[in-house]
Amino acid sequence: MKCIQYATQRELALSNTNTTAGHDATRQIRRRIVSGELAPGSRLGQSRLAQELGVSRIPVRDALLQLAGEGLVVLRPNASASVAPLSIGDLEELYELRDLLEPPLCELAVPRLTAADLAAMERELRRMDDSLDPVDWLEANNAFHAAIYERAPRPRMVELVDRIRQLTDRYSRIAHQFNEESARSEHLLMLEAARNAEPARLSALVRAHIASGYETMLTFLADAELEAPRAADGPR
Amino acid sequence: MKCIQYATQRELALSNTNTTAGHDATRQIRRRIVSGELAPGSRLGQSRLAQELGVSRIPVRDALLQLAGEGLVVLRPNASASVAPLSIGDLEELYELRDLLEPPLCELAVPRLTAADLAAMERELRRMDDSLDPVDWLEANNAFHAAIYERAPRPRMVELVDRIRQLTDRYSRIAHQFNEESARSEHLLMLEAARNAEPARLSALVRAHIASGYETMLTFLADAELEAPRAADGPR
DNA sequence: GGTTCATGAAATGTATACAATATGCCACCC
DNA sequence: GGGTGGCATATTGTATACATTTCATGAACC
Repeated sequence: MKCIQYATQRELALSNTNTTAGHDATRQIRRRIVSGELAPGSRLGQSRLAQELGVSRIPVRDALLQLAGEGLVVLRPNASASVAPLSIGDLEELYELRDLLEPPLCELAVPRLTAADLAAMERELRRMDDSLDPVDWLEANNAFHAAIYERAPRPRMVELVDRIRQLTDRYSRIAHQFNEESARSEHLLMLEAARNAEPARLSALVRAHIASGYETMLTFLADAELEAPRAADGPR
Repeated sequence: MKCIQYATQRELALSNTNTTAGHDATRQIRRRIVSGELAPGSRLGQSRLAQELGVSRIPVRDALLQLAGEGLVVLRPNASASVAPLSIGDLEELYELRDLLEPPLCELAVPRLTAADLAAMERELRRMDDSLDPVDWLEANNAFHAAIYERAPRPRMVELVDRIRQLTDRYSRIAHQFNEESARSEHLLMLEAARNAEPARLSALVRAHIASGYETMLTFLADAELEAPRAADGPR
């Protein structure tokens, strides 16, 4: 009897095999939200999305349910879904969560890092340098951190951190130009700590990385518009 | 212009108003899973569930997607969903998460606790004493802890902890008789710390509470069957 | 002017129907 | 005996259709 391994949500999301229209819709809508193409508070009518994606409303419903679970979409019964709003308070909470979760993952992951992982980190650093738009940069940035964390034997925590980082990405994109430069040098230090197999040092660097990211973000977002750019007078 | 507040998933789950068949199905299936009526690994055929719940497959699909997001159900494209399996490693990870998240919530919540909150804690303590079956006890236990945490101005963390505790409940139910007695005295100490508004002390008590719960659970589950009780020869 | 209420239009929730995929079984072969 | 291939069945994924609810508009009223 061959025993098929359970596929986690994360594994499914990464592999494009066996993809259904629902998963495809999820990915597309998620990207539009993280990229800001769909502004916070925008209405997400099922029919409109279905037409835009060339599918029926059912896969769109699946996608909206999934994204609601990820915290990117807000659902209300019998009413249109909308893109989850942004707020300074939410940003603070998200960074607090990252500060709690990412350092322990570092400590667990560093002793298990392989040469291939270090190479992946270097590759993502280059991708960040070569990135042309904020979304590319954020994707490489997440891949850099994921290359570390995924070695930690804590699948749930890794997936959770991944989701949380995805939520902070919506804020990061707005303050992108401020973050990128300071992040670069910090990333280099992190790579060095990973190479030297220093869990405590990497953990401390990550904490500082998170704190500095939060600070720059906060100073920049303090007077920025977090609500919808008044496309259709905002949703609700 | 009246501005409707965003309803979080948690608020929706608690209020029974405006409920749809999908939400109802979600609650029922969730309860069956947490109670163990649906054993880990059991197949969750959409048609069968739909028939049992007296609805069509669409609300069942919604429910399964929701529960997959909560980590109670495992989905694979084009294949039947199944109840998420249990494992010692997963239990360890869940308790590690609780140990990271619950103490900070205590520190934030204690200074904000009201008399009504303390009364709610006492009420849930009585409910635990009066409970007739493990699931009732677990529900009151969660309500006791939620009465504390919900005062923390961290809605995301509160919801996250709630979800994680729900996942550990599946394990707790198995080792229930071992936990209940030791938990009782710890709960009384926690109530006292809350009454005296001692954040640090409550935080420490919660950490100890989590650790002791984990220990008893582990010694009991070490030789217990975590897989499906061979109802229909396992899942897949 | 602002509020309330009714009404039509739009959007969601759900049921049903069909196509695509996986599952289980059995013959078959090594 | 164990593994392989193919076929019938069961199950999921998606489209469409309809019932129900919400939303937007405007009239009536204070």
